[in-house]
Amino acid sequence: MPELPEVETVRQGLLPAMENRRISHAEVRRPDLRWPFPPRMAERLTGARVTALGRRSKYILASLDTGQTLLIHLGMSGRMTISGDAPGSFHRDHPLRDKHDHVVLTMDSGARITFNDARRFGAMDLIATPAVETHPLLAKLGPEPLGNTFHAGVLARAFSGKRAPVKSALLDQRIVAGLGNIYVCEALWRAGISPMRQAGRIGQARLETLTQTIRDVLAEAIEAGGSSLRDYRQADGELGYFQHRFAAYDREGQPCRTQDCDGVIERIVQSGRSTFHCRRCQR
DNA sequence: ACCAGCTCCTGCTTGC
DNA sequence: TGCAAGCAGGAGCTGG
Repeated sequence: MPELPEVETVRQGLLPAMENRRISHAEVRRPDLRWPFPPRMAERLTGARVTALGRRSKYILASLDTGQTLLIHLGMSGRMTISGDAPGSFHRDHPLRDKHDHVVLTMDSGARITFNDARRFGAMDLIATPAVETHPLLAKLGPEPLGNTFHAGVLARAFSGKRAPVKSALLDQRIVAGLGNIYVCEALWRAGISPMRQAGRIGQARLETLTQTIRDVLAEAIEAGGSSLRDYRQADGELGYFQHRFAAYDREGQPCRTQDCDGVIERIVQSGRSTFHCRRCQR
């Protein structure tokens, strides 16, 4: 499911169709996803103009001229795609509805934005804009990994004394926001750090390296339009391409790509999640 | 406080 | 074109 690069790619794809556009019609086709939708969501969205389309961690935030902000989370299988009579449309010739099309926003341009989520782990909420930062889903998030407030000192402080494996620590959204299973595996491989290593036992120099590999892998993935494994699509329906550049994730049994390393990528399970790593060059 | 495991849901892949 | 088990990118909750 969508991690930070996928959500950012979707946001960028939605931007021309949504920003400074008015929602002329909102259709909400079921009462809930992971949680119930906020009361009267369709009515509250209808007529609102989207003044900005932002992102925090894996959440898309649409600021509305009604003083509210629409929070969108794609969960594991959520898609936001554009269709209808608009540039960048997805399936312009196949406007048929899917049974997992849960919310459809029709913009004043004629573009339709469809939220499709087979597994329904996604979520939407409407928040008074001044209260966005204190929303329960956002309040405890750590720094944005591509922002200025993320640096090795942040990791050093957060990891200090931590006995949990660094893999688990990086998945903790309170430490750094937006990483998921794929990009944690990739960043640790690039940094040459074992996913099993206790977070509190990584030296300063290696934390500097890790900070940089996290930034690099996320930026490259955004550049490639994200990673499409199963459900993920960009807003225009295109696949992402970063999966072709995975060095660790989903490469069990394949040769490690580190220069001069003759190791093999192994799959282990940590906290119930697959981890892919090379035990020879990740220490 | 910390951490591992379970859970929500559907659908795809794998093994019989 | 059968069936059941296992697995999947998130993240809140429970209980040790």
